[in-house]
Amino acid sequence: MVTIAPGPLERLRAQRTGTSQGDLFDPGCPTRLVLDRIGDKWTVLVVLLLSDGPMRFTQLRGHLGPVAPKVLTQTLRRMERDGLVNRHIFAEVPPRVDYALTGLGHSLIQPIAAIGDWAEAHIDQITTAQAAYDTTRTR
Amino acid sequence: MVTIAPGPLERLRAQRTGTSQGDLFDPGCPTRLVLDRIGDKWTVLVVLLLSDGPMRFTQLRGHLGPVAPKVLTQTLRRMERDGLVNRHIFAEVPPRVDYALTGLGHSLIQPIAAIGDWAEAHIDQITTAQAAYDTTRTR
DNA sequence: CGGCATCCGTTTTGATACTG
DNA sequence: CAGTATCAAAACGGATGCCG
Repeated sequence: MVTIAPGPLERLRAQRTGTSQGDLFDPGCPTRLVLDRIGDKWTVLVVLLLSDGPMRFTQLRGHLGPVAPKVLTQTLRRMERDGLVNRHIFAEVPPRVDYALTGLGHSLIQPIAAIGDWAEAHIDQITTAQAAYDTTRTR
Repeated sequence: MVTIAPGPLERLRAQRTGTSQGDLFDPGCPTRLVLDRIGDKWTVLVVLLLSDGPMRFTQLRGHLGPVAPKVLTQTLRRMERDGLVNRHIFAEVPPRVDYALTGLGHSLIQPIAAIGDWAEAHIDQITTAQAAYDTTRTR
């Protein structure tokens, strides 16, 4: 994808037949940007964790495990900037901040699930292929 | 997702109610592995470029643009190892190597397209959100 | 509790030059 | 043409310590 403005594959095809590759490289390309988010280590997990309700910073850390606060903050800030989550600050004595998916954030669950389903369905083929490849390379 | 073996969200939910986070962190988790591939800079592009036919190394470079040969080779080797592409070597005078999607590679197009479609459909909301966020942060 | 600042190690990506 | 080898830069994730 990368680019894919008018339509996923059709657009790509159009680019390939053209002289250059369109925004295929434009780092600001929509799809590239989305891919970058999905590719990072925690965003997808956060989306799924928040999929059925808001959570506090510490709760997220608890479920994510070994993630440094700095990194989680970066992830959440980026997601907030992208409009995927909302940050609710409660003026309480022990500070409290809730993170919740926005409508946009919720809509991301579907495509993410598609990737998850694919992974789930084909992981065996992948590991088998890897094993086979490694065998031929080693000997 | 990460993990998501029995079913995307249901599985995640099960983990959250449990004591720990299951394979949520296991780097070898199927979904995590797939996400890593999709998250890298060129794999998705290669899948799409090969979606309607084999291509040679140089052709791919031409369409991808500013990618160092070393990097493209790494990408293609990894994809080959994962069983996403096949490498066909022709014993010709000017060396020729064709890369083609395997059945597994083709099946990846669908989920990737789902992400692409989502990006395409929501990019405006994202950029708008970013602009709004940046504005509030700057002033 | 939430999270910013700083420093650091690893991984990823790239530029360049050279070869079967 | 299709890489490989080497070197360098950068992005990313993480550890630690301090603060409102």
